[in-house]
Amino acid sequence: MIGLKGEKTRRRIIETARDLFHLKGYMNTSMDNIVRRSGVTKGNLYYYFSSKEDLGSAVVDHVVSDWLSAGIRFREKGDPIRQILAMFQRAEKGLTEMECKGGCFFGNLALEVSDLHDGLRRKLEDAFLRLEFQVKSLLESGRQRGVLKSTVHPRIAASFIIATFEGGILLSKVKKDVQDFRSCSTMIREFLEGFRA
Amino acid sequence: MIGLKGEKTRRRIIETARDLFHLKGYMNTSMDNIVRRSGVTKGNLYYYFSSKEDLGSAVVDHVVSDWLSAGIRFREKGDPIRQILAMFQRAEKGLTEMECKGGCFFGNLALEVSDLHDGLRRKLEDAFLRLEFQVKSLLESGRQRGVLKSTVHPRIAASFIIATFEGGILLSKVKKDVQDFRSCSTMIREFLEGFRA
DNA sequence: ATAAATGTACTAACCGGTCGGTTTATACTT
DNA sequence: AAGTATAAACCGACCGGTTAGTACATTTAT
Repeated sequence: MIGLKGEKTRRRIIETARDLFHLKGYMNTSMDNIVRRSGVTKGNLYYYFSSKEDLGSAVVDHVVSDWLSAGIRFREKGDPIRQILAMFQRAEKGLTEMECKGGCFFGNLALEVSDLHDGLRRKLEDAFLRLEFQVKSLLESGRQRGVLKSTVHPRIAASFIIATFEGGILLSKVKKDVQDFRSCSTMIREFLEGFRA
Repeated sequence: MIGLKGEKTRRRIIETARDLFHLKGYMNTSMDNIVRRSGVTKGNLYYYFSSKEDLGSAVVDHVVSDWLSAGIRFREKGDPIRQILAMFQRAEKGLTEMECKGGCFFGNLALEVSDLHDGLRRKLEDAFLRLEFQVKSLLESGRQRGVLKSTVHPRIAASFIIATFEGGILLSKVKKDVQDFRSCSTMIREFLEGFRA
């Protein structure tokens, strides 16, 4: 039972920072914001994280691991097209519930910090690579099982699907209207159905 | 010849701010950054712009007008698919030249400030609406002239194309690799060619 | 002369981060 | 079990520097 209390504090800091980074952005969130909102004192925060960037890095790790464990879980045996569309539907639901505020944690951070902090950029790149790999695997599996035509190019299609996903969220966030994301969902469905064997 | 000198100063401020906002982000660019880089003094800057948000608003207007006058100009008579792909090729060239730094001015700002400053958000929404309208018109015209099948849905397809465009830039920016944007370009071509009559 | 344009010095609040010190929990000794 | 050593966890005042924005004098053009 070593460090049980400390682990709780650490989590509290990370989750508070995650929410603020997501909703207000990285640059627009100060360490004092995180201190006030979390109730953890500043000295304590810096006991766990050596800098804002270090905290940012831990937050990205946390969101990735949350996402891998509880979030998008593709089953290679299922219908790949249905599963990809389910990913879009989940996002559309979240977007609607949040009234198009916040958007995608990874997408937001990617555009904000990619040119500013290379360490964070690499973490985010890794997160996108994981997602792309999962979508690619899904398409490859579908092709091997004969569910999808052999003309589908898994790697390229996976990039394309995720780009459309992120771009759709971007448009919906700036317009405060899910319609654009829905259009992306519709077009991706049409696109993918064209590959069904 | 009223305000000739002043107009030059105003332009200098706007263009400096535009470059800094684009490359470093809105929040990460201070008024002092703009003052130092432009050579204009602070009092003079605030003579032309009442606040940072006011300046941001003027910068967005400036980039939109630049873009409308010299940038993407679609001709309704030409091949719609070729013209859309040309837009992607221009962006790919820019992305390559900039080594995937910066990305899309509008996309960056959209994600950064949409939930923070509603005035700016509306300006950015307007910019995207203009672009969507142009792409939609292009597709409509192609359909009416019989170049595109009647199954194409101009409004939905336009949203989709721009979302993929923005998402592709996002992925390339975070990965520092144009490959993802190229994949989007390839897939959009494949998608659009499917609509050729 | 007079109004537009520019320069300089300043503010109060906030920024990321540090500091010396206190409290609390565990480990070891007797 | 009681006392003690040690380290993990926590506190909040404080630091130099930066933030957006202001006050007001001065210069320049008409």
